[in-house]
Amino acid sequence: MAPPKTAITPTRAEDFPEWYQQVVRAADMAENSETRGCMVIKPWGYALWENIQSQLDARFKETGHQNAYFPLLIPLSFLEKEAEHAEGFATECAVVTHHRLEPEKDPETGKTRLVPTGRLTEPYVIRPTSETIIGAAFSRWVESYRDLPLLINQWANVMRWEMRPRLFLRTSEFLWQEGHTAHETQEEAIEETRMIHQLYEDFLRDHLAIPVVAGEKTEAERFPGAEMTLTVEVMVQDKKAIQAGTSHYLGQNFAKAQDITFAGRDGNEEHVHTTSWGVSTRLIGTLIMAHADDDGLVLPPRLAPHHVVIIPVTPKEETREAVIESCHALAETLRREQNYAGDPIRVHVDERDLGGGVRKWEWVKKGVPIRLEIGPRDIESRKVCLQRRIEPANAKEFMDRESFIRNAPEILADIHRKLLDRLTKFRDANITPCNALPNFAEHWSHAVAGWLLTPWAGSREQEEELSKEHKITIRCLPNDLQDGRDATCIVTGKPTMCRALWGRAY
RNA sequence: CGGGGAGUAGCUCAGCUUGGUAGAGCGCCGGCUUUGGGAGCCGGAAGUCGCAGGUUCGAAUCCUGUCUCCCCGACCA
Repeated sequence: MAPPKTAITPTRAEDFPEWYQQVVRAADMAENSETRGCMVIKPWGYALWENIQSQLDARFKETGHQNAYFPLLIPLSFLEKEAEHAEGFATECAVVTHHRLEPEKDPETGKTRLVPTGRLTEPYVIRPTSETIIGAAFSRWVESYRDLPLLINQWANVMRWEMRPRLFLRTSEFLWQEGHTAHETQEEAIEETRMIHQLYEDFLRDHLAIPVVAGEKTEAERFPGAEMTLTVEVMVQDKKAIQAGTSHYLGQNFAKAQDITFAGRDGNEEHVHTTSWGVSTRLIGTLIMAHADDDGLVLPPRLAPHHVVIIPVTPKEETREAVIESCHALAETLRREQNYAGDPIRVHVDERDLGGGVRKWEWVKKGVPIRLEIGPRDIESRKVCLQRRIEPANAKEFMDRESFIRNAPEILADIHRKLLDRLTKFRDANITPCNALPNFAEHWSHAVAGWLLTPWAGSREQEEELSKEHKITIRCLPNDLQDGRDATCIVTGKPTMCRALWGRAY
């Protein structure tokens, strides 16, 4: 049977959502579990998360944050404290109501079942986010302006009982980091929110090779309880938007609800200003939808668990040992002598006793940036057969072994640049200014539609009406796409300098 | 919560209308041949057909109940 033309069926063009699922499966990153809406993250997917985690964590530490850990279970009453927040999360909370199980024999079947007993006097909510329980700790920890700012981050799992789960993009349980900070003044808190916003933008660009549109959410799209929500929005290959990271200025809303006060410089009691911000395992879904192709995952080099996979080609038994030995020697040299983005080159030698094609395609589907095939002929000529994931799967380049060792970091850097460049061009080509309502409506009648940038002075109600009608949202009021000139708002007809970016979203 | 669909081998599914020994492909295990290309041939293991009840000599198949999952809406990092 002839092998399929692409490693993934269907292709992106044929059925994008199904393609996505197949990429996850082909790369062996995760699978659905027996627990509704929850996924099992497999080693290849988790290794990616670990790289995201350690690289982001380093940036948080550099900017003065410390990690801590708070309980998974939140007393129900805590969630009730901030009204908007309570309302925002009420419909998606899993609740713990009992604390023991009693074996009980079913009189009909004779089987023993475990029945929850021991009802809790106050139920617990499995955290959908931790503002409230961290706020409670902050109220104990903060006494004086000298205790501020308080800069805390936690790496944790959270649970939101989603109606429509999708691996990595939307699961009932997901992994994330949530930063929570408290500040003496509004200015400081807003500065923190903006700094993290910028940090997320930089991180996506420099580590995931993903360009974003950074901006502010409208009131309708804001985090429940926030005064201001900043977001980084990613356009993925079907031109939909993914909200990849948000940072919120919470004002004094939570401080007042939770009594987080301090003695100010003038001796008066004041409420702190808080922020919160997070990115999640959704980044992995974003990365797939942004970079993967019809042959599977394509990893940005900084996050790839292996930068280079060496596939020893051993057609003859008598040269087998020498080939494998030579591959390991090359791997050692690369690890010892070269760095990429501050880390030693991560090299893996795949010496499994499988056909060359089988191994090659496995690493293609897993998205490894560089594959090297090395056989007896290459050893003799001191060359490597170099294949880059961003090139077609059958593209080969023979390079001197020494010059590969010397150039490996630059090849990885080049791959990163090309990924970023490709996606930047795609994004820019699919953001269109739109100044009139009829054009606006026509645009959204297409199944696949890029984003529209419109002059905007509408109300929350007008925004929600348009959103509902076209199944779109204002992704953000972009920071950098404001031209500073007056134009006519598409719904109100009023002159406005504000530009809103609309799109369909995941 | 509304509207559709499906539960049979590890995975994807056929079989059910018309009741009569449990099937295929992929994967897995073993052997041989291959190994610069996702290989071939031969052999093998694997399922109380979601669960409970009913009809029947006999139920994956018919009937009743029940649970779960998937898809389309509403919610959403």
